[in-house]
Amino acid sequence: MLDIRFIRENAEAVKAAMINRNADVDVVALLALDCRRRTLVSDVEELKAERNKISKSIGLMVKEGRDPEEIKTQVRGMGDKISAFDEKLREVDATLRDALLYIPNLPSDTTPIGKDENDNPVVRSWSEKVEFDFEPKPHWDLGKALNLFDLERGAKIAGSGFPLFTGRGAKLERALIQFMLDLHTEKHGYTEIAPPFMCNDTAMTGTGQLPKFAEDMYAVPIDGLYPIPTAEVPVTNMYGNEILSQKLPICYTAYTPCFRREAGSAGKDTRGLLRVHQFDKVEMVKFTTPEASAEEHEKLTLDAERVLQKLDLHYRVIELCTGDLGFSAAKCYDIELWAPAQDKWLEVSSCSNFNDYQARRANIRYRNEDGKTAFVHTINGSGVALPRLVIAILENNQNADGSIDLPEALWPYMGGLQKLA
RNA sequence: GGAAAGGUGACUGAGUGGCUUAAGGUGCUGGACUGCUAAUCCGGUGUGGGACUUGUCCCACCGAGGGUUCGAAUCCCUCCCUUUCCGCCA
Repeated sequence: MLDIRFIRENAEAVKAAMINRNADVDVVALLALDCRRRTLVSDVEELKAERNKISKSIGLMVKEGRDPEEIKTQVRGMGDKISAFDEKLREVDATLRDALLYIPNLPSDTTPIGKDENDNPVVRSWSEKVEFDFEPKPHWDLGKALNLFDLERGAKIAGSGFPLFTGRGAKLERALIQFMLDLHTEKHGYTEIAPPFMCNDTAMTGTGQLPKFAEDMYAVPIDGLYPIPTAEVPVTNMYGNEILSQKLPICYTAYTPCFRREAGSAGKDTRGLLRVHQFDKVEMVKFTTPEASAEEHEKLTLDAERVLQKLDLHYRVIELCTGDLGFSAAKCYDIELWAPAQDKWLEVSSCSNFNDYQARRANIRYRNEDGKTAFVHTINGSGVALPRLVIAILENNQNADGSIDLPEALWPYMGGLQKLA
């Protein structure tokens, strides 16, 4: 959420930012609403101040044994008048807040300006494409032949996009999760969190999934809960409505399954594990001061990259331009793995700095050096998401005979197994 | 699912209709004292919003939302959460 005062004082800059984002935001209407709100506030507060004064004098009269009946009849109507004003104010407040909740974050100054994903610059890349002297097979063929997963049976019990892993495939999932959590906790200084896999409305609003993206999520309306689309939601909202007294940055990592309806992408990338409704992911979340957030964002991105380096996978980092930036993010790096049989890059991580946008929505604050409360900055990134990581491991490490060499870093986590054959 | 007791500033804990402007204590912090530490003494210590003459004034907030009243932390209603007991259960 943006600060209404900031919008009031920087209306032109906000308008320009929204154009860069391809976002349709009526700043003028918003400011008119803000103006109306402030008028109502001063009107109703004036009435309340008067009432408080009179009530106090009635108290004194009672104490002195005088009869306050005459004054009481004078004030009797005021309560209703105040309630009417309060009611109107509540409406305007709610409308304003709702409008603010639909406004995306301002891109950071360093975010490249661009129209869509074609304008996303490549920041760096690591390693090289693997050369094959045979035609590399797609992961769905490899996995089926090696009995790593059974997508037909997954579809039978839940629907397409709900993968079912079997045997060594299931173990590979578990091994990757544990490998990543160990790396982040032991080498990168993150504390592990095992959060709830369902969140309520407030949490979903705090990180920006609601109200705008309700149709992207599964829902359990009878209980007012949503299966989480990312661990970002529970882990960030842990500190909702709190003033943090611990030393910043706070760095958390969490494994969770993620549930996404993928509404609007029907028919795209549907084969195999390319785009699924349920997947496993290890996430990293940081709460930092505004001063440290840019640097912590860079470090978090490197922490995600380290996972891929240890697994010896060819990847590149791109920076999202203003036109492609996610709703809540101010700056974002995507990390993409090369998948030879797909002949394309697959996004496995999105590392975003939200500045104070989520903190303002979720009301997460800290005390700065002056002892004043201020909103923290939140940063998060996948470290990393599994299905596409599995795709890359299978497709890049395949041999002509259909066997797959496991990356050395995984051997200890696979009970010493070095090869899927 | 049933029953009971609770929910008050960073923490503890008083407060059952009007000097509550939330007591007292702990913690934090500034000062005094001190060879150092400790102890002691004195002062300061919530959040959000609004107004303008930017220094003050005003409004709201005691789990959440309603209600009663001139006036609610306090009385009433609904909901949420915590703890304990019972039931069921991996």
